[in-house]
Amino acid sequence: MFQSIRECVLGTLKQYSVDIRTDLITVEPPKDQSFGDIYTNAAMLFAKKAGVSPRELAEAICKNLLECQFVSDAVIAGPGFINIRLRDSAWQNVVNNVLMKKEKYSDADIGAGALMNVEFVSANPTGPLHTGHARNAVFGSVVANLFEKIGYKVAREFYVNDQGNQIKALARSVYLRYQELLGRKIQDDAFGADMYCGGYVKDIAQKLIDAYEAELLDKDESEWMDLLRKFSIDQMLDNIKDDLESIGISMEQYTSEEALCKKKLVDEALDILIRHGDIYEGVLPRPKGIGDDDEWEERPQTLFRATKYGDDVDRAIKKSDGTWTYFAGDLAYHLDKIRRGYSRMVAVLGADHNGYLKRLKAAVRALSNDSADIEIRLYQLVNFLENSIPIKMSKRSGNFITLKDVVERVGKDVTRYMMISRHHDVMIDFDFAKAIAHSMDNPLFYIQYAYARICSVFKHYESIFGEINNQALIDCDKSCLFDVAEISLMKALAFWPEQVKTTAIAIEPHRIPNYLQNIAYLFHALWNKGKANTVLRFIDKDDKNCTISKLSLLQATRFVIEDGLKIMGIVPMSEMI
RNA sequence: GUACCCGUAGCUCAGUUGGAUAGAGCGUCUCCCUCCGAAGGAGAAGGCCGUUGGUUCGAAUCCAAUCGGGUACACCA
Repeated sequence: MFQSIRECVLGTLKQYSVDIRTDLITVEPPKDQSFGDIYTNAAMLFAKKAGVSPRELAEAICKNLLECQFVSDAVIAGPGFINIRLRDSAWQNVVNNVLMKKEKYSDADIGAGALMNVEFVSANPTGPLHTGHARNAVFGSVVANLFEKIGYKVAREFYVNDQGNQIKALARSVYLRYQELLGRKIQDDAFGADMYCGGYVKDIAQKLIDAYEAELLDKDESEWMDLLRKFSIDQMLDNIKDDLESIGISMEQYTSEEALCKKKLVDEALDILIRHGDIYEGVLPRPKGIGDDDEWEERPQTLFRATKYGDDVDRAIKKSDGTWTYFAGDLAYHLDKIRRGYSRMVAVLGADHNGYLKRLKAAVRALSNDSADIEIRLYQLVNFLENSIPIKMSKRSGNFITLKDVVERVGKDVTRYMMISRHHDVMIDFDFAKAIAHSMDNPLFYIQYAYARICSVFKHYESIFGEINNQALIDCDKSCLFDVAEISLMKALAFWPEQVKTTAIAIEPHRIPNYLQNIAYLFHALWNKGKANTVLRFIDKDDKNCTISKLSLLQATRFVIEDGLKIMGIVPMSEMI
C-alpha cells in the first residue's frame, strides 16, 4: 500500500528530472488522523531542486495520485504536505493481503540473502549467566530474528574466552573443591579474591570426581591445569547452553579464542596491519585521568594505529613483556569473522564496554580494508526490584541473580518481553511483582489477552456455525468493515511490514513490543465498542456473512500478533491461565 | 580531564531517524457489566521535551555551548 503510493509520487518527480534521494521521502500515516490516511513530504523536499514552488509541485503530484484506484482524495495542506485519503476498499484489501501471505506478510528482501553475523552473550565461561547476560541474550536473539525477517542469512554467534587468567582461576577453584570433596582439608584463605566460590564450582568438582575419581590428587598444577581448564570450560559451556535454551536461544556458532590462537590468526592479523602501516613500536601517552601524583610508568609496546580509523588513542596489542593483549585476540577473532564471509556484523555488549567500541570498529575496518563493518550495540543495566525495592547484588560474593532464577520465577516469555521492551540505551527496572501481574503493569499480558480474546471469538463462532477456513475469510465480502475503530486497526496492520523493516535497520527491537501494544490497544477498543454498538460485535447469529467478514479482520490481527511475538521469541497464548 | 549514553506528564517510558495541535501505562478524578472474557473500555486533569543559541519552509529529533545523572578510561578479561 505505502509502496504503491510511494511509486506514484516518484513517478511524478521523475518528470522534473531532479536527482532524488528517495530515502528522504516519507510516505506514512500522519500522527493526527484527521489529516488523512497517508501523507507525504515529497513536494517540500524537492521544490527547490525542481525549481518550482512547493505548491506547484504538490499539485502535480496530487493529480497523479488521484488516478490511483485506491486514492479517494489528495489535498495540499500547510507548507506543502500532501494528505492522501484512501477508499475503505484499500484498507479492506490489507486484510486479504495479510491472510494470503500469513507469516510471510512482513518478510522483506533487503538483505538479499547476504550473510549477517550477530554476536551476542559471549559471557566468560567462568560462571552461570546472570541478569545482565539475559538482556544481552534476548536483545541479540531478537536482532537476529529481525535480520532474518528482512532477508539476511543470519548466524548467531558466541565468542568463548577460553584463555587467560580467569580461566586458570576457575580451574584452580575447581581443583580446591575437588580436594575438599575428597576429604582433604583446605586452608581458610585458599579462596582468594580472584577465585570463584559459587556453588557451581562444587558441581564441576563433583563431575570431575565422577570422571577421574582420585586420580588427580597430590599432583602438581602443571600436571592437571590443562585438563582442568578444558574440563571446567566444557562443563560451564554446557551450563550456559542450558541457560540459553531456557529462554529459547540456540547459537549457530561457538568460536573458541584458544582455537583461533592455535591457528596463528593473531599473527596473520598482525601481518595485515603491518602491511597497511598500522603497527608501530611506541609509548602510549599518560591518560588524562591519571594525575601527576598517581603512579604511572612509561612502557614501550607494539601499538595498533587505531586513531587512523577513528579511535581516540592507539591501542596496545602486545604487553611490554611481549605477550598478546586481549585486544590482539579480538583482532584475530574479527579477522576470522571477515574470512568466513561476513561483511556485515552486529555485536551486543554491556554498557560498561563503551570504551571498547571505537577500537573494535577500527579493527574491523583496518582488517577488511574498509570492506566490512560492525555495528555495536551497548545495552544498559537491569535493576531488579521486589515490589519497588531494589535487590542488592554483588558478583564477588556469589550473591547475584542468575538468568535461571529469573526464568524460573516469571517464565521465559515474560523475561524476554521485559528485556526487550525498552530502548537498549535505557536502564530497565525489572519488578518481579509487576512482571507477573495480570494488568496493564504487564504489557505482555495485555497483548496475550488480545490474542486470547480473538481465539475465544473463533471458538464461539465455531460453536454456532462450525469450522471456518482461511480461504472463506479471504473470499468474503469486506464491506461490513467500515467503522473508524475497524479502519484504525486495519491501518495499523498495514504498517506492520514497514515497522519490521525500519526496526531491523535501526537495530532497535523495542519497537516491536511497542507496535504490538498498539495493535492490542486498537483491538481491545474495538471489542469494547461492540458492547455499546451491537453492529460492531464480531458475531451476529443472524448474519453469517457479516460475521465472517469481521472474523477476517480478527484473523489478520491474530497473524500479525503471532508474527510479532515470534520475532520476540514469545509463544502466543490462545487461552489465559 | 577525555570518550560514550541518558535528561519528554507526579512516576515508568514511547515518539516510525527532520513533519502539522508531543503520546501511552501507572497514580488521581468521572463514567460504562441483563451485553462475544470488566484480567477490560470511554473521558478529565497533568508539558517551556534540562537550559541557551544555531541550521531551515519546519527541531523533542540535527549542530555548538552549558547544567544535571550514568558508564568507561594503561598490559585486566
